[in-house]
Order: sequence, then C-alpha cells, then structure tokens
Amino acid sequence: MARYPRVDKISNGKNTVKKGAWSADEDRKLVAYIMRFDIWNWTHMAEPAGLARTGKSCRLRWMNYLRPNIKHGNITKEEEEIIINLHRVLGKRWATIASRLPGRTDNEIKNYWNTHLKKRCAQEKLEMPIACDVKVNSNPNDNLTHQNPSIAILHPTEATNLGSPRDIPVPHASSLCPSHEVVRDDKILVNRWHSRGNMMGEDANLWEQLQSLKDFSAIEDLEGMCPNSGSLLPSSECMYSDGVYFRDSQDDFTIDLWGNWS
DNA sequence: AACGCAAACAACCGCACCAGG
DNA sequence: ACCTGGTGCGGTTGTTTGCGT
Repeated sequence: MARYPRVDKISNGKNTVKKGAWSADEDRKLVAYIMRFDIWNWTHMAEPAGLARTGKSCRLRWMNYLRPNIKHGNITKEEEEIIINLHRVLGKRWATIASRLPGRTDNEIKNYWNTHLKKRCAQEKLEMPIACDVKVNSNPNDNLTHQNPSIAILHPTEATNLGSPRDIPVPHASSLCPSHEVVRDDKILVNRWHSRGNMMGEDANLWEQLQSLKDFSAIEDLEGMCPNSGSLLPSSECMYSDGVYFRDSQDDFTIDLWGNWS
C-alpha cells in the first residue's frame, strides 16, 4: 500500500530535512551509497549520499525496506504461529522476534501483530482461563529498566482468583495464545503447563509447540528477561532446558514443563 | 456515485542503551 | 563518574485503500 508522498520539510538550522514517504530516487541514492561506501555512520551518511534526510530516517528505510533479502507481505501460517509463540514468551520484543524470522523486520511484525493477531489473541484469551500469574516486578529499588525487569513469581495458590494448585483449571489447548500466554508489559502471565499425564491430542500439540520454542532459542531470550536486582542471572539459572526458571528477590522458583513448581 | 469508517502499513518520535572521550 | 553522540527499539501517527451503506 503506497503511502502518499507527503513532503514535509523542516529546517534543522543548517539544512532542510525532508520527511514523509521516500521516493524511488531517494531509495536509489541510499542503496547506491551503501553499496559503494558501506554503512559507516548513519548520521553523517545522508548528506554525502545526496539525501535531505536524517540519519534515523535513512537507517529506518534501509533496515525495513532496502536492505537485501527483505520479504514483504504474505506472512505465512507458519510464520504467524512463530510470531504468536514467540510473542507469548517474549512479549513485545519485536526485534528479537524478527530475528527468528529471516527476511522479516521488527516493524513489519509489529504491524502484523497490531492489525491481524492482537484482536484474535485477545478474543481467544477472553475464552480461556488463566492459571497463574507471573509478574514483572517494578520495584523501584531494583534500579531496573523496562528492558530488564525482575521477575516475581506468584505461586498458583497466590494467583488471582485461584485456590489451591489443584483448583487451577487445565486450560484448553485448542489455542495456545490465550491459555499459555506470556505477556511482557507490566506483568507476565504464564499459565501452568499441562501435566504430562494429560498430554494427549491437543495437549500433545501444545507440547510440540513448546518444543518448537526451544528450537527457536527461547533460552537466550528468556535469559535476558530474567535479571535479578539489576544483574542478569547466570544462564544456568535461567534455562529452558526442562522448564522455565525464574528468580525473584526472595526466592527461586522453577516451573518445569510438566507444570510442577518448586 | 458519494460518503464514512476501518484496516493496513510506512514512517516518525521519544527514550534507553552503549561506547568512547 | 560524567557527558555526548550514535544506534536500536517500541509506541504512535498519518495517509491510502478497500469495503459497506
């Protein structure tokens, strides 16, 4: 869908900086410059490249549209599933999700999520019970940034609207998105994995998808999500080898893939 | 045919991180 | 330890397109 070539020009004090849609001529100039001189400094490249653009604008255009091997449109069913699965684990870390999908950009995945998947998952989520909560602790004393939240685990018995772990409803596995979602915003919700004994049919499908998450190296990403008081946990303490390991400021918790807490 | 609305998506903006001085 | 510039990321905006009325 072509964007109307709005041509806003603002002055940065010295030069006029163009904003809005990129023309084919500008694209050619940027590509030609990078092919010849490579990317050496986005801020200072624009002018010698003959572009009245900010470095950020040039970078964005290159990263999202001009660099080689970019795929546009036609997100496949497989890619869609990967996006949903990774979003469940990683939240809105679009760049990390994009890194698992060759040829796709963070911007494209973000747009696709917002226009196609968000509503669908929200709808499915409404239909599914949530088993337990895992919160991202925003303790100001932790000196954490939003990218390095500490993780506080609520034991199933403490989770909202829940009784004993035995009372936790086994989520229906027909849709993984709502029933096993991990949302990284202000809080993370992790549903209890199905017990191994129940793993049949759709549950088995769930298990396969969990395995696929492992295949996509969710391990490294989870490591990055599990700092403790500002410092990252050693990788061995935040692995995804046979479960999800978290630590909060008081205690360590493990949720293994069979749903056991320890 | 004209209009209004929602979807789609390219691009901008603000903020955080990081490295170097 | 602090400052500064460059870069990357996620949120948001603005415009076109498509569809229904």
